[in-house]
Amino acid sequence: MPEMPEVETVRRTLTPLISDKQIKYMVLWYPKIITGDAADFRQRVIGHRFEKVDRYGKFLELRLNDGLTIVSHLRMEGKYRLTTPEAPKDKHDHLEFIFTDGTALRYNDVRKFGRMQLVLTGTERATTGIGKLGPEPNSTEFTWSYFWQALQKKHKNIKTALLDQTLVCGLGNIYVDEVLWFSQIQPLSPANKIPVAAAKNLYKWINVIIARATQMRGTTVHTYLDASGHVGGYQLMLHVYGRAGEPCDRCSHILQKIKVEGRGTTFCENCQVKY
DNA sequence: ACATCATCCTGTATGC
DNA sequence: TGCATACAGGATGATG
Repeated sequence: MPEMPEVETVRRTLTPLISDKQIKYMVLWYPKIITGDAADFRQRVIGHRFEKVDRYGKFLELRLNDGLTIVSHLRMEGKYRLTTPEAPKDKHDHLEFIFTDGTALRYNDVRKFGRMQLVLTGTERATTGIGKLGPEPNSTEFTWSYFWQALQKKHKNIKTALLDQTLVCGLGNIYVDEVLWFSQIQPLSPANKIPVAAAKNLYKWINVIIARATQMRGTTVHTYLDASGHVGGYQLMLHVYGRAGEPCDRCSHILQKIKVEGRGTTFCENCQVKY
């Protein structure tokens, strides 16, 4: 499932594949991928050129000329790949931009959870889910004092709080479990009960793990591939996610798996402290 | 204003 | 073996 390191890797690999390419036509096999009027989306993007790709949190912003932006969220399994219009359609190909140079960009999504929305560049925060996002890890807005004060307002457990994209954005189920393991904080600890020293540690690991995973081009646990078709590398460095029943890398206690508000959560009950 | 919950999907894994 | 059910999960809109 793409989280911020994976989406950033997609951004980097997608950019050279589509930059300066002009959309000649668009094929939409599964219209529900589009938020809003799908026919209007298609009519408005034809003739435009991709300029670059930006990202905020887990949202991609595909910039077209003349002030248009396609905001794209991959959710669980969305993928882009460059192909040709003649290539046979995969069962899960849902949309295709056909370029004037004879290539085509396809969007493939097994679970059909991903969404695309066409907006005027600069209005993303007012018109899409980007508007609700908190600061990104490693950004100038994500300061220690912001994080500490935000934690004091959260009465729910820290696992749920970190998945809530309004506190800090970009972390999903994998990285939240990893960050909590490094921080030695038990996932059910109430966010506002975490002592200042432990919270400071947590703040550090959020930044470090997201940076490390980005450097490793993300994590491939099920089906994630970047836009050039490559797997990530961070799955080799996972300590808890997907490792329930195995011994903890720090204390050898067998890792536990529980459900926290519907999300599978793996942790070490021995060395992660419940506050 | 806040928190919680169902919903969207389909492939894979498990149970009987 | 085959069928049914559970599970995976991010964001969103509905409900409390």
